[in-house]
Amino acid sequence: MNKTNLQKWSIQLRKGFLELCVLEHLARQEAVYGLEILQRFKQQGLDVNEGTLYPLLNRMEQNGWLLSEWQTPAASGHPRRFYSLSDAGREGLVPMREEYASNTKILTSIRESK
Amino acid sequence: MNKTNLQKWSIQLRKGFLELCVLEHLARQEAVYGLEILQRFKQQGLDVNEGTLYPLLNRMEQNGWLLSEWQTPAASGHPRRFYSLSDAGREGLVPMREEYASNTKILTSIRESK
DNA sequence: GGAAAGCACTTTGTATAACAAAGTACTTTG
DNA sequence: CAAAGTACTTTGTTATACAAAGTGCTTTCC
Repeated sequence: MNKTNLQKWSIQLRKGFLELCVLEHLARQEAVYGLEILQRFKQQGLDVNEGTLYPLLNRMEQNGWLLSEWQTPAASGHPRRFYSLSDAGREGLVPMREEYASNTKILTSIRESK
Repeated sequence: MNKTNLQKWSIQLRKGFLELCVLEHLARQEAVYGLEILQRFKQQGLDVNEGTLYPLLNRMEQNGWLLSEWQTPAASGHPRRFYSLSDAGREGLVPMREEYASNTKILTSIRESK
């Protein structure tokens, strides 16, 4: 199925954005696992592919923004990998938030400038 | 010179974003040429690389969002390629604006949700 | 108790864009 | 006439989002 230019653009626009979403989410949450994030985001209107999120979480752990731990819930079932924010992640979030806000502001100023 | 994770992330975040900036700019402007855009954006705090902008403008013309025309100013000098918005570009701008706004809204709702 | 469905994560291949740096080609300045 | 400036192009590198298929385990249901 071929994609329109608009759809392709949307994909590009999400680069980097998803990382920020994960950091913001984890800044509010104790520890969550991948599928849970997937479902939460979907509820909020952000439909992310599995093959996007899991590698994303791995990368974010590799560069030190996240910590992870395998856990198998006593009650039942499957082992899950729980992610939480590292100190570096919490610190990184600040300038990332600012960068996003700055971009938004620039966009507005471009839109409004003669 | 090696880049920090944050710098790498910033580069990713600009994917797609720059296209939107160009469309917004051209929606306000008769016809502008590449270097002019580069300078305007820089004034607004958006420092874009030449090797990013020129190929971007070409791509945008190829997929029908922009029109271009070579012109050599009578007064003097170098031929310049002037870009303007096509009808498709003007139409495309609307959903793109919405998508960006929607992303921003989702981000806020992630930040605020328990 | 065995097949099917579901859970949770991983892996592979494809497409695309931003950047840095070097290159082209012309024009103005000193 | 050389040097600096204007304007655009090209090449190679690095990254990420996605789709689709794959792995391996657990619960459900006849």
